[in-house]
Amino acid sequence: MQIAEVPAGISLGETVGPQVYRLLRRRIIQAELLPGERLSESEVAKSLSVSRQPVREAFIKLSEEGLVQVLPQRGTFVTKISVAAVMDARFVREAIEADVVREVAENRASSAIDELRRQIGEQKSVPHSDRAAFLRLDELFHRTLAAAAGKSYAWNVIEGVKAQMDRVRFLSVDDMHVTRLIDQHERIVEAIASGDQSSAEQAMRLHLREILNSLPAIASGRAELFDRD
Amino acid sequence: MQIAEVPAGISLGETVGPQVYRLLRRRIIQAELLPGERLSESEVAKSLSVSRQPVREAFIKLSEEGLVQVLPQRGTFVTKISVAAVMDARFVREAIEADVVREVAENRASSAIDELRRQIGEQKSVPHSDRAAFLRLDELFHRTLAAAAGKSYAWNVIEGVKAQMDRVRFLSVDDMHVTRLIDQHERIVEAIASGDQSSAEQAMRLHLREILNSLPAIASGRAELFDRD
DNA sequence: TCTACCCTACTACCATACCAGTTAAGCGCA
DNA sequence: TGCGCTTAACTGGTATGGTAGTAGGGTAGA
Repeated sequence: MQIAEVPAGISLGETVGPQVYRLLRRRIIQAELLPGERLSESEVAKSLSVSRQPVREAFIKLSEEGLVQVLPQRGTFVTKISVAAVMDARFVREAIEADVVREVAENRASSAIDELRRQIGEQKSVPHSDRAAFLRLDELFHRTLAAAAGKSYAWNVIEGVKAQMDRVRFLSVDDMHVTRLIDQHERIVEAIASGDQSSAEQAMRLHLREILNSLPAIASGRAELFDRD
Repeated sequence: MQIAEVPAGISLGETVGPQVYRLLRRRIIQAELLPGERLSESEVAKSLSVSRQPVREAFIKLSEEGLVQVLPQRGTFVTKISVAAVMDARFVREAIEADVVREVAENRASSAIDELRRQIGEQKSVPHSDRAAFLRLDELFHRTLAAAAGKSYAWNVIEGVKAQMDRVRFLSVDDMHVTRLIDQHERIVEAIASGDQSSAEQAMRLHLREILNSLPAIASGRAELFDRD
């Protein structure tokens, strides 16, 4: 009998804190835990059959990412999505990925370019209705770019920043959008393949500004999820 | 009688974990805690008259910044300075600050420019032998730039990244260097004042590459502090 | 002398207990 | 009925207990 699992998927063999963190992070980004909702150390602990301690560590990490707000002696709450926070995160991400893609365009490693093209093919083959699958592939694409630039660490930094953007993206990605995003991926890779650093940079900046097009509509259409700011 | 303080400076009124974190962070950056040195939850807790719990939280945060390495059931150790980690952090910082300074040069807010010039004056007036004072002013200068761009969040991200660089800077800043750095600050501000985004960006990139000049000498001269990589 | 094993001391991780502070509901009084 | 106080339940922060696992020193045997 297998007892290395408890209900919601906390496994032994890895420390508990990071597992709780990832679980809650995903649930917040996918809007299963709604903005404004109250989280309790003890309730989360009980529901996952772990103690409060690792849950607390997860809360701290989530609060550093701005996904929850911890009010001592009062409670912990899922933050509302803040347009300002999304814009701030986007700015940082654009700055980093602009330099990353310049680096890749300078190196022009053919193996990396092949891999990126292969991934674009995969992106096209995924049914556009499967949002989660596309978002995974999109994330992989960007991480692969960073790795190709020899800047995996830069991707780690982006991961700590992008959660705010991901919340919006989860709400906004639709069919038409996916086609457009894949097209932008292609332009980026072609600029890289031709060694044109400036074009690659501009293509990336344009790509990462795509969220700005959908943000206003989402923020007003789903106002209950957003902080008024 | 004042009892809001215990020996090394943990005060009530603020939660303990972050205080322990900042204390240890500073001591690692200033090489009071040496690379390779062993830290123990219980010993640190005892020496600060706090419990192990908040110390553990500090260790987790420090490990996320790469300042310590936590080996479960074995121990926690101050990381050696890694040239690769310094380069990675520098890359990310340059990318972010390049875009920040472009933004400032675009806005050209006169109040911000005045403040930056005032700070440069202050930097010149500090005795060059006082490394810590200059490093504080340097940090303030860069933080002010981010604020002037309306991107205070971007500075938060940089703070989480720059610890690795700060360890090297603490070892490398000397008199000649300080004059040079202040001169670079002036060039940045003048480019901003004239609204020349490209010049401002290039001046900033040059400024942030300064560490590359001192890094090789430090890494070989103080090899015992560095990871062999 | 060297090797293999055991045993002790120590580690971080997890769980639990206690605390001060906040909140809100309910009761008593006007 | 409506207001104000009391109080009990709950919060996160801190302290402490207990556990599995590691490392290193010392001892017994070859």
